[in-house]
Amino acid sequence: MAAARARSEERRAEIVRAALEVIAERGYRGASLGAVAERVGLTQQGLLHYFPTKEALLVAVLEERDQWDTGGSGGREGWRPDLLVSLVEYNAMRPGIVQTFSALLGESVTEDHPAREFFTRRYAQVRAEMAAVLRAEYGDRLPGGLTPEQAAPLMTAVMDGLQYQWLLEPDAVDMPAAFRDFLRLLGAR
Amino acid sequence: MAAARARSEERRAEIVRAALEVIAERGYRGASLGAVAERVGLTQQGLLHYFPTKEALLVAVLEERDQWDTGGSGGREGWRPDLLVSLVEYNAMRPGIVQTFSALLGESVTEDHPAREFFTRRYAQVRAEMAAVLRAEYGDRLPGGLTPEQAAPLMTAVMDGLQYQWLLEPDAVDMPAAFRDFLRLLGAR
DNA sequence: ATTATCTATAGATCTATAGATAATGC
DNA sequence: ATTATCTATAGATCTATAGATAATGC
Repeated sequence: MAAARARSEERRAEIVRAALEVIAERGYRGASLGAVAERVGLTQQGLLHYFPTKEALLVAVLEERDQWDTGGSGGREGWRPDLLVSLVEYNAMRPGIVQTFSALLGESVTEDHPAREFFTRRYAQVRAEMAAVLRAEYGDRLPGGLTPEQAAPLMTAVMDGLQYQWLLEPDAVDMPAAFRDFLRLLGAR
Repeated sequence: MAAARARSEERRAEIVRAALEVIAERGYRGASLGAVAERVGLTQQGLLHYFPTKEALLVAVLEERDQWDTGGSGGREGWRPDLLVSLVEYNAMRPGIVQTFSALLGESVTEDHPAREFFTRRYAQVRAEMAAVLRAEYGDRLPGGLTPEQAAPLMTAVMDGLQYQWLLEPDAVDMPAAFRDFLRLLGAR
């Protein structure tokens, strides 16, 4: 039974990986269960044995992300600005993942989208974590003159906004360099 | 015949407005011609008399945007930073339009999306215009230390990224205030 | 027994084409 | 004549349910 559970978990993980790919290519609304199933050598109905609805599969994809970018542990609280640079550099090597979540973020602002609540909660949390990182580094006022609470939404916006520009035209935007420029701006007096 | 053409043009404009709304609610892939048609009191086939394919309707929507945010005239070359603040304030009063184009931008990074080329071209142009605005204001080096070419993608990213945060949770992000914070950062020595 | 997969299929949609009919403008 | 709109419909999809069959694990 332990072996069976392990195999089942492995299958689910495979399906989630395939879903990540298909969502990157077509978005969530455009991603069909059939296309995901085909990628792991199952029929669409076979896939529904592991995830009973399309939305359940999306939830698994979003949970995967949560783990992925908190590094499995409890968030970004212990981070420092140069670790954020590393995160951006890491993203710049993984266009697939970046594309998946940029597509989902875009869709999530439409009505009744099943990822909307996830992203809303997530951004509130990310802003809070960013502010904490900046406060730990600089105190209540950054050298550039902003408070951590003013800088946090800007930093988040820069990361997301650069991703769109980079996905559309990778050679036109050096994402890590631009992010470093922004950090220099925050930290320069 | 002049009157007929005018009425036809009015009808097309009505359809484009309806399409803007439906795309805001469901994205382009999720927007059905039937839903757009219903909103203007036509059948889906009646709508196809004005736009022969779904993609033709999208093209009309994108052209509308081009006109909209260049103010009908030749672009942003003559702009100054405080006019950009006005643009952001204007956007903050029009969540519907912002949502339409944020949803389209998100979808456009997926494969074979019919708006992809539009956005790619548009962002290259916007970066160039932003750099020109900043150079006209500050010369070859901004007080914060960046060149106009370094600042332009950041400024663009901030505007887009703030829109997503604001659409998801309007009360959590004061978009114009945050944008002003960013401009202060660029302009502060 | 339980788990993994499949075939069959219902029930919704969606885009686009074909071709008819009504209304408008010279 | 041309323009506007409609009905009918082909042809693709898509999600999800029902129920059969095969494989695995106690």
